[in-house]
Amino acid sequence: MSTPPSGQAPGRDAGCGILHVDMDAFYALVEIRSRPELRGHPVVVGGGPERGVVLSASYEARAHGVRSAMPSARAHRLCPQAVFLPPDFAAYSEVSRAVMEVFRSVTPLVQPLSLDEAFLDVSGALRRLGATPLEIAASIREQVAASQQITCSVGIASTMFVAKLASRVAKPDGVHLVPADGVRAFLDPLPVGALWGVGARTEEVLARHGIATVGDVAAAGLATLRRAVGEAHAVHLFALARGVDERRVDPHGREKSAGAEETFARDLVDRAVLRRELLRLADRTGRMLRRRAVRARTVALKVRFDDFTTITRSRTLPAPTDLARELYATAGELLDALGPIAPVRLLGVRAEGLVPADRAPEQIVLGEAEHGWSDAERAADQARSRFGVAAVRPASLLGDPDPTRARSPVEAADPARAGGPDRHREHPRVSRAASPREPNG
DNA sequence: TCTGGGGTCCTGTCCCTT
DNA sequence: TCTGAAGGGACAGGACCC
Repeated sequence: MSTPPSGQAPGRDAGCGILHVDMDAFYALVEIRSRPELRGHPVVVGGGPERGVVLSASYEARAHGVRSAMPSARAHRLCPQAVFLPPDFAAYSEVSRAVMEVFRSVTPLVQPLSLDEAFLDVSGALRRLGATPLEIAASIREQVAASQQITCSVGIASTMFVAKLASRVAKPDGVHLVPADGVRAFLDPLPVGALWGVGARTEEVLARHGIATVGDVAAAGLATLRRAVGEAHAVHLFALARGVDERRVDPHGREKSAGAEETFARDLVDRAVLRRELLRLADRTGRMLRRRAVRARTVALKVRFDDFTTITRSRTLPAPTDLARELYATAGELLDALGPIAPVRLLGVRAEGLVPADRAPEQIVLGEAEHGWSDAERAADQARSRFGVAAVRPASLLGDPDPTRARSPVEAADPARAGGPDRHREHPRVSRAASPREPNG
C-alpha cells in the first residue's frame, strides 16, 4: 500500500525525525467509506448551494476544478454531477480518534493540528522500533489504510515546517522526504505563499518588494522584511525561509479559546431572533468549556453584517466562567451595546483567556443561589451525554426542531424576509464609526 | 466568485495606574 | 493638586491556518 519515494536512497532520512501526516480528502473519503457506491464518483462535502463553502472534495471532484474553501455555488457550477453531502463531524471525529491512536502506537509525541493531520516526533522511537523514518511512515500508512480504509500522505524532515511542506508534495497517497542537507534546495524555489503565515495579503506586500519565492525571502535580509511586514512577522519568515524552525512537537498543547459561530441561511434582523441564536451559541460554547474542563475570563461577540463587514466586541468577566447563562448574558449586553444594526449574516460567541476549571476562582452568579446554575448546567450535560444533544435545551429554544441548526430562523420569525412582498429594514444601518471605541481604532 | 467554522497570533489604540 | 511619561491590560480588528 505504501508508495516508496522514488529516487530516495536508504539512509537519506538520517536526522529526519519529524513526520507530518495529512489525511487525503479526509471528509470526502470518510463519506465514501460509508457509501461504497460513491467510490470513483466526484463527492463534495460542504454547505448547500445557497450559502457555504466546500469543506472537502474527492480527487474526482478536484479533477473538475473543485477545491476546498471554494463557494459551494461555484462548485455546483463546475461539477454539477458531483454528489454534495452535508458534513458529519461526529463520524470524522471518530475516524480521527482511531487514526491518532495509530500514531500514538508509534510515538507518544503526537501533536494533532486538526481532525485530519498531526505532527509526530519519531526521533526517540527509531531505536526502539528498529526502523528508519521512511519505514515508520510506510507502516503508519499501511495501518491507517487497513483499519480505516482511507489514505494519507506523509512528509518527513528535520523540522515541523519542512515536514508539513513535504506532505503537501507527497499528496495524494504518498511519502516525501526532505533530507537534512537538502532543505534549502527544497525551499528556495517554492512560492513565498508556501511559508507559514503568508496569505494573499502578505504575498501582495512582499511582491511589491520584489519577493516572490522562499529563496527571495532568505536573500532579502531582515531589514527589508521588517520594512515590508513588521518586526514579528519578519523574524518569523526569515527563519522559516532559511529552514530554521525551533518548534518541538508538543503533545500537550493547550487551547486558548473556544467558541461557536453560525452563518444563517438568510440574514437576521429581528432582535428577538438574534437573541435566541445567541443563546443557542452560548449554550454550545458553555458545553465545550465544561467538556474541556476550562473556564473563560473573556467573552467575545462576533457579528458579520450583510455586506460582510465583521466586528468583534469583548468583555472580561470579574471571574472565569463555563456557564452558558453567563456567556449569554455578557454576549447579549455586547450585542445590545451595538445599538441599531444592519442585517446579520453571522453571529458568534467565543470564550477566551481559558484557565483550567480546577484552578479558576469559584464562580458566583449574581442573584442566584451559589452553585445553582452551575449544578443545573452540569446536570444537563449528563442528560445530553445519555440521551443526546436534543434532550435538554434552554426553555426559550423549546419549539426549535433542531437545536444544532438546519433551519432558517428568519423564515419563522420574520416572514417579510422570507419572501413577503413588503420587506423593510427595521434597523437603519449605522456607520461603524458610531459604535463604541470605534472612532479612533 | 462571493466568501464556513474553529482556531491562533499580531498590531494598534485606549485607558488606567504608577 | 496637576501634569507628563511609561508600562501594562483590555479591547478591536486583521491576517492567517486547516
